[in-house]
Amino acid sequence: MAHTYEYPRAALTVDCVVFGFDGGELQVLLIRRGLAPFKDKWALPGGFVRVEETLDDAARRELEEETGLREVFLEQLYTFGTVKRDPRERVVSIAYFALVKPGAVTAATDAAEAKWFPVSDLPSLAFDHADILTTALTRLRGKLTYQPIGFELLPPKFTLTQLQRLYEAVLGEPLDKRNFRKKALSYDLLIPLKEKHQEGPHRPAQLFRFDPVKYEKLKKKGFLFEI
Amino acid sequence: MAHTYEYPRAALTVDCVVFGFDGGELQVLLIRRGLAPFKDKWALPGGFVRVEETLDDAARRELEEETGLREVFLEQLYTFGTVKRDPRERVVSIAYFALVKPGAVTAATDAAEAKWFPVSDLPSLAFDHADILTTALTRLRGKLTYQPIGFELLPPKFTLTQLQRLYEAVLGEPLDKRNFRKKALSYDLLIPLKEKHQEGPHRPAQLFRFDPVKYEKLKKKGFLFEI
DNA sequence: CCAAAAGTGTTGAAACTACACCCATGG
DNA sequence: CCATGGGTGTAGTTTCAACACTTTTGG
Repeated sequence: MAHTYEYPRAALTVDCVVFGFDGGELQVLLIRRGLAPFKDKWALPGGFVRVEETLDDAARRELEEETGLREVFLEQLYTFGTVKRDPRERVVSIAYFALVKPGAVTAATDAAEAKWFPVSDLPSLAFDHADILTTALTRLRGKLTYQPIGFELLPPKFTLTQLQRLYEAVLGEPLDKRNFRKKALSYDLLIPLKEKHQEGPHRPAQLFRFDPVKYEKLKKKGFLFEI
Repeated sequence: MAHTYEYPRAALTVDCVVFGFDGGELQVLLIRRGLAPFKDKWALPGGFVRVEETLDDAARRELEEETGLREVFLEQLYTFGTVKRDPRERVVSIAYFALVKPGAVTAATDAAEAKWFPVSDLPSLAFDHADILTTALTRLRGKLTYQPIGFELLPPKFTLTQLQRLYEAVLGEPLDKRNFRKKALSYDLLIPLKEKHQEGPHRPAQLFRFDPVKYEKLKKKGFLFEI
């Protein structure tokens, strides 16, 4: 440990799996690579970690540089470090997963080389990014059932049906409407608004917003949000 | 991304949080540092990742070099990358947590500078190793209640009381004997052996072993081991 | 026969699942 | 008035939590 300078070092990168929800299907944001290796292939947004920034900072910076996204939910996922995952040289990548609300991207991205893909129909990906994506999906499914992170994928005001569609899209199975609503409301973390959501020729739906303050209080008491 | 060689690089290390169980309290294995910085302070076993080995390999290698442990349960935990966590230079560390069965260490370790500490009475630690340890403990607690990893901390043959003591030590709360036994046996993953465990002037206890093959089958069907 | 840990069932409360109809609106 | 999605309650089943005594052994 005294001779750290004698050895060659791996390069360090961050990669972000950015999830979005369009109301129907779960989506992932990918970037088309402009440079070799894997030129013109789709890849996760990401890049090299600078020596004077934290890993979280690097992930946020790269996300903003490549997609324009700011202030998103971001969480470290896993670190990928097989020896040959980058054909050029040894590269270790700390993967993150991000959840963004609808609209955040169209507003921010230069439409240039970033594009949403439904998770059910992904193109082939550069490096080991398909593995990273699979890991992120598994984590998202697991997390969704015991932590209220689904709200990060919805607009600030949403209906219970939107919330249910999201859960169904992520978990990949239909849920019972009445049971879902009972459960979702039972924690008293959804605040009904005075407004209604109107679209189409049918009864308008009650809008809710999530109460993050109340959630933080509950969390400290060792609380689990399970659906 | 084309100019990776122009930038200074962080050093990469692995650190292992090694948990053990002595029948009473949950323990962590620490190493006394022989070199600066933090000379003579206690620290997690770990060291630099070589450029031609995977992260998992590095963790196993360091664990064996510093503690003599082999063939332990090992899982990646989290990657720590704040800028000043090592006073010498930028060091990013991939933390692992390991679970070892009783006896594995006394047999393997040169008794030299490795020592078990109960989690309730830890010395002050080098670097940000206290943070890493806290993260590992939280993960262990969470994992124990939905995955059967407790067996990695017990001898191959164990009694239900030993298993209960372990859960109580990790979770930090007493559990009801009858309910615990019912639940533990309900999954049909514990195989009763012909032998009994005798110690002290009282009724001998039934010994069990965990059935990992059956567990793998169940796991593929999306099964959760919850206690 | 005493001390010490092993082992065993039941009951009331709570949570979960399955399931079908009326409501409000726009066109 | 019709089509569309919004909204609601109950009954049977399962799971959970609480709780106390008998058994086997060694000394």
